[in-house]
Amino acid sequence: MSDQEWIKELINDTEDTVISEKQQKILAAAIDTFSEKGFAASSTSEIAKKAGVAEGTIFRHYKTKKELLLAIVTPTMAKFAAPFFIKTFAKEVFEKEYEHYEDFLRMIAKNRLEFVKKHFSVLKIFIQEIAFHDELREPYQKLFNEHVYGKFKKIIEHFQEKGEIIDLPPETIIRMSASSIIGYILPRFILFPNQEWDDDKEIEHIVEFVMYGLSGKR
Amino acid sequence: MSDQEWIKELINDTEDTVISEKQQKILAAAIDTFSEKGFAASSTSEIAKKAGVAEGTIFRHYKTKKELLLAIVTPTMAKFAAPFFIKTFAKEVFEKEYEHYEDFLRMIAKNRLEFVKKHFSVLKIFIQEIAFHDELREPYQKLFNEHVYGKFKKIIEHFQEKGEIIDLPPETIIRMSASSIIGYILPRFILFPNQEWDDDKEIEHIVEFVMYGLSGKR
Amino acid sequence: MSDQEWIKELINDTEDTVISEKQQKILAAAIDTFSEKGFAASSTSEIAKKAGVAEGTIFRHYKTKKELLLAIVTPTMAKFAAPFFIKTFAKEVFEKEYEHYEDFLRMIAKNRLEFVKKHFSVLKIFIQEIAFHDELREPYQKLFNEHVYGKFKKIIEHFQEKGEIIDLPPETIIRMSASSIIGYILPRFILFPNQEWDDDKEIEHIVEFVMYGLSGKR
Amino acid sequence: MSDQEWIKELINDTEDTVISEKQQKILAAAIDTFSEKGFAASSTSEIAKKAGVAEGTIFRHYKTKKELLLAIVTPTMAKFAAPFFIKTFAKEVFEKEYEHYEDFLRMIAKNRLEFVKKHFSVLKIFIQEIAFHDELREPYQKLFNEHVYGKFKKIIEHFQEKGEIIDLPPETIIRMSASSIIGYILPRFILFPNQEWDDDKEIEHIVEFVMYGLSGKR
DNA sequence: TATGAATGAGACTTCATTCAT
DNA sequence: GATGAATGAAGTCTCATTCAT
Repeated sequence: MSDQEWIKELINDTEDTVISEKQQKILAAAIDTFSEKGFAASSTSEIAKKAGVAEGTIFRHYKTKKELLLAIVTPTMAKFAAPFFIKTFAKEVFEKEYEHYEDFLRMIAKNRLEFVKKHFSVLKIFIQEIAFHDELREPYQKLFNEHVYGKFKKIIEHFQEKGEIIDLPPETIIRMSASSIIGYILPRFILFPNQEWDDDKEIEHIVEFVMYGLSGKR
Repeated sequence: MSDQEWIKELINDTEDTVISEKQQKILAAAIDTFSEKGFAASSTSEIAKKAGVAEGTIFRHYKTKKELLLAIVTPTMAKFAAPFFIKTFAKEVFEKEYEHYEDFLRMIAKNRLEFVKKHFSVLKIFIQEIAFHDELREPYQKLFNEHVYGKFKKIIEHFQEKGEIIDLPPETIIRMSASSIIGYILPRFILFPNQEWDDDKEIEHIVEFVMYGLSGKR
Repeated sequence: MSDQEWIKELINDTEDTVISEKQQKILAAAIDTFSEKGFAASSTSEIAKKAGVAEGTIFRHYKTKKELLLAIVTPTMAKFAAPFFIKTFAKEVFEKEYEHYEDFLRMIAKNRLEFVKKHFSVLKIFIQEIAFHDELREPYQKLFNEHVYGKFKKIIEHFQEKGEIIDLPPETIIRMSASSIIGYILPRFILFPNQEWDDDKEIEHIVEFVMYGLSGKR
Repeated sequence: MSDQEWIKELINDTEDTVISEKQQKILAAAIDTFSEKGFAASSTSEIAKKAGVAEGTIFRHYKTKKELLLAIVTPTMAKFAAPFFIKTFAKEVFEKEYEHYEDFLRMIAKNRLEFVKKHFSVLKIFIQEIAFHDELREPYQKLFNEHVYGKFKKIIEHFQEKGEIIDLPPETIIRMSASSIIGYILPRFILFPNQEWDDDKEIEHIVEFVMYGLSGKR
């Protein structure tokens, strides 16, 4: 399963809704502004100016400012969770492609890092605003609980049975795996984005760390 | 070195500046509102109402809304970083109290978790707003770079020499240690705060994970 | 050279900037209010009410209250100084139309008095506020120094050479001529505006006074 | 009649009202602020700070901000008009000291110029605010009409009878005399206060001008 | 469909004034 | 008498949203 396949899936999800050129400009301007100043501190008039459209045009496409936020965040988050929805996802993990948890972890890390690189602005908006809008929190909490967590859990149990990974509750394992990746993404993109980063090497460190820990004992 | 000692230090830092009762009400109301709605989406009139004071009273104490934000966030963050400034901090790690990195890690984890429990609202505000206000980001970036990172590095090198921990760049070790802790705090307080959490047990998992990794090979 | 010509010049200067009906109402209401209460004591809410528009409408057209002040005062003052900028101004004085300083003075007096009658409110605002706003003072000081004073000086020297007027420094002559006119305008429009005034007769007195003084000896 | 006598008169007018040191500081600070920013744009809190007193202290001495304005302006204006109230004023003009209108004019000019120099700030405040406060305009209009104008008129008629000055209505003569002096004061103190001014020479010019006009023919 | 002028509610902030200490 | 914290009305200005064109 390659990047390409996912992306196709994702694009198909939203491509049926045709988006006019003006709408695209509005979305781009809104992403820019929201991610720079935050949703509440961004004004629709500034977005309109940046998009090169009239103030009223925004409201022709999106009834309210919040609807504009959702229009930005929703499809991107759907894409973010998309891999876990692919029918073949778990099967492939079990059967062939990812013989070890390590491989699986490496794949997820690389893959989602790539995604973050591409969609960083929108993710930033999402993370900022999820705290304040139930419309954002609820569907993604549900989505995570019902789909992502479920599949993940199966995969982890699979590798636990194989004796590859320790016997902790799956949510703990998920948390530790995920937080190690996120713990790289945060400084990488937010705290010190201007520093030079060798992503491949760092991912190896992360995988190594997660798998073998900090213990000097190998 | 115990909690008590730190707390004393912290309190002394700010207790000389006497705070009137109304001021305290304003601060409490502001923390409440900011952490619930975010800084930009909170109105001073709402804060005033919640604090039971006239709106003008807020501005007698804090020239601007942003100054109110800083008045909330700055001392709390100073307290958060405070342990790392205590003169005895590194010495105690090296000499006696924390013979192993594990002990040190456990202490930090417990200790800062305690702090987060107590000051969660303010920390949430800080995390939310640091992305948008240079006045917040810069001093803490500097503080971290100049003080926290330096001491941490020495400690890590110390345990690396002892062969207790792996030979990765210190910032990578820090990142992994910290993100494992943060990776617990985030779901613990933000995503699923209503769930039951056995903090002591979870910290043991974290420490174990960080020290020995997920690898089944012990 | 007649009033008509000047006025055309002036109107052309600003007529290309089209002003909407609401804008005109706002300007009229602002002139009214500023001249009655002074700039600082006038509130935008009162102006809005008087203009019959929403308060926000004022700020759509003029970013700040001060910009509204400048929008009122600047073009009027430009018009006030306009006669001195007409290409033919000095030539006509020298060559034919105003053979004597007296004629020139009478023309200026009548002409500018007419202007004051028409634009008294705005001039009052200007005079009141010039003391407090550098943005007002500086351009007009410069304008006066560079253009009005220069032309005036040449004209005065011309009549001094002809032996028509006394040999004092041109700025003194200007001051005395001007203050005699202003010394009429002030009581005429500010101190006792309700009294009956025979402008033509008074201007004759002024001209006579400026030329021959109060001495009974002719 | 000398300066000294007038000044004594004036001082006696107000010296019975004892003024505390704090009050003096308040008055000085208020004069400073009002004359720099205008009455409406000055805040009592700024005045209090400049005076080194608490905000409330101002209101202990002056019930309202406007009362503070009046406390500043009223005695100064009384002093300004004072010469005209001295019992001997007109008599001395008629009988001996000022044999010619010219002498009288010179004396007034010098004398009031001196006064303006000393009390410029307050006069500026007065001139600015008289347009907006009936409490200021009315008493001084009355005072001028009843006392100053009356005496002035007598003096002028006296010199008209002697054939020293032209036969224009007294108010016209007053206006022309006064405006010639004011026409010096304005640029002297407001427009170009930083320039070098030879007051004595300029006053001679003014007197000469008022008496003999600008005509070169003597 | 797009525009942008207009709106009015509400934002932050200032200020003259009061009053308990 | 002096203070300065507190007030709340009012000030300037912003903003999401509407609607006639």
